[in-house]
Amino acid sequence: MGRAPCCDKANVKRGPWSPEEDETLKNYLKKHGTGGNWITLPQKAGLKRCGKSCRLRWLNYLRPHIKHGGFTEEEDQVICTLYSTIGSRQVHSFFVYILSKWSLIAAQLPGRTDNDVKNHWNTKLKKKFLVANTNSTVKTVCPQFTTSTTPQSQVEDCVFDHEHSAESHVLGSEQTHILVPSPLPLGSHVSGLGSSVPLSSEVSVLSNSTSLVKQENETQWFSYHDNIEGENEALLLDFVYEDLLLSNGFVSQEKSSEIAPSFG
DNA sequence: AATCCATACAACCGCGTGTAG
DNA sequence: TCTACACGCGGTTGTATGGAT
Repeated sequence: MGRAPCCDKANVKRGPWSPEEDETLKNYLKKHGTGGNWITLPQKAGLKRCGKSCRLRWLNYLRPHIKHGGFTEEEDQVICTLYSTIGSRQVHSFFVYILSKWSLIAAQLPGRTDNDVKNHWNTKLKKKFLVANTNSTVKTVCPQFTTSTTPQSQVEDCVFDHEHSAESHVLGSEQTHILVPSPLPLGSHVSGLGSSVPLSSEVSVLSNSTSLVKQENETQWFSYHDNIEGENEALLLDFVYEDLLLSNGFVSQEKSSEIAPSFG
């Protein structure tokens, strides 16, 4: 016996949403909210749609402040770097939440949704990223191949196998943190970089609006960023690949102090 | 002009997980 | 403690669009 369907597929509309449906959903949510139940919402709102479909439409398209259109270079860079950093792992924030990798990455990009980021990655960035990484990684992990004569898929498989085995090793040994170089003075602030973050120990700058911070005498990393409301949020990270950050063009604190002399 | 192909974006599906009863 | 249900996620598919042939 298979899983029970979430709605009566025969009686729900599928495919692209019409402007009228969008308006109906928006108006209903403005007046009543979700009522804590997306499954019954379409019936109440007078929509012939699956509840899941309504939820997705709202989250990915109709919500206020959602950005549509092309991603900027900086956004691309943040996505690539965070993807390198967190890979396929889940990231745990303060005490309660468990975020997926796409949610976390989207959280660093105001106005972008996880679905948006995921689609952008799958259609554009993945290839760019693979080519860039393959060219540098293949020489060390797949010396039997040359990028000019070996089919791309074979090279990618080899690199993937290498990365996968490295990940298993890290998880198996329960090593969850990779440390960064010497700390900044206690009480330092990052300023002139989009946000101001009190530092108690070490920092690696991720973007204009995000910083990674490891607290003094702690073993855990936090990601600080400005959320959509402009408030500063912190997420507790599993680990940080500092070398990957550096190899993707982000700077260590020694360098960042050159471009941001207000450190400390 | 017609057809094919690649790309981008929107939407769907199935499954894992949390939670209320 | 158990179970059913709803939510949220990752993977995948569908469709529109534009460029190449």
